Amino acid sequence: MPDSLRRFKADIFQALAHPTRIAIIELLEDGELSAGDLMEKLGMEQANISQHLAVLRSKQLVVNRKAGNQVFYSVRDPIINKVLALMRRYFQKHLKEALGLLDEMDDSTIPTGR
Amino acid sequence: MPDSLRRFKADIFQALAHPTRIAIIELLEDGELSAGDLMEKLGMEQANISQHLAVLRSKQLVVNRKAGNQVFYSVRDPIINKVLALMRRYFQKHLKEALGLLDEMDDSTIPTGR
DNA sequence: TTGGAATATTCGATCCTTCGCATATAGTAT
DNA sequence: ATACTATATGCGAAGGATCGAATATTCCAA
Repeated sequence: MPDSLRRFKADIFQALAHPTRIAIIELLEDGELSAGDLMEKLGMEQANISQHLAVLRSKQLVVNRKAGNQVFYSVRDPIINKVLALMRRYFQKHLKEALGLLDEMDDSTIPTGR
Repeated sequence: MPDSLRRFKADIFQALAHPTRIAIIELLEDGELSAGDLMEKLGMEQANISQHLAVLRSKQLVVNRKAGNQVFYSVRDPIINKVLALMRRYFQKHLKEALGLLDEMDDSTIPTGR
């Protein structure tokens, strides 16, 4: 396989390699949301969300639709959702080891007993 | 979903977000290979391969088995292969746009007509 | 136990990413 | 035109990733 294809894949993984961008994709799984909706649901700086959306746009993982004042985003291809679904399975399967990899877990997570 | 889980996923995507590491995972799809095998097949510096393997190990995407002098690597969970298989489908589906995203393509790639 | 082969680690230079802040653009309404 | 809301972009600082060169470790063989 040519290196250019690997770079293409690596770029897409790179685009997914940030917690905020994963959150965005997951929020968009149920349908489109405006940039403002995402900002509100994620509770982050407006510029920050917009920058992350720019990353996702630049790799064409999301598409946007302008409606008046607002810009609505949605995931371009459900394959990306499938990838995230696989990651969820992967996480469940390796929960114990995953816990070891994480620095901290918050309250909503299954307790480890330690 | 707690942020820690998103960080976990993001870390795994980050581990996959490099052409050399994608190449390693793909080479390992057919079975285990030694670090030296990978080095030879990829034609890269020994230290470089070893560093990339360290990244994959640290996220537990690969496991290793020592046999005398050598260390044999394999993909820990076939889910990761499924993820890469999905990415192949994604690439095929969006080949035209993907071409636009790539800076350059090498000879072995399907010609674009331009 | 000395040497050689296979692999891993450390170091430092360079580049890439991320963030907040400030500013710019675009659309809508008055 | 002016003002207001929604979104995007430019900038610079701080931290993270990547590479080659050098060095360390581990295992086996003589």
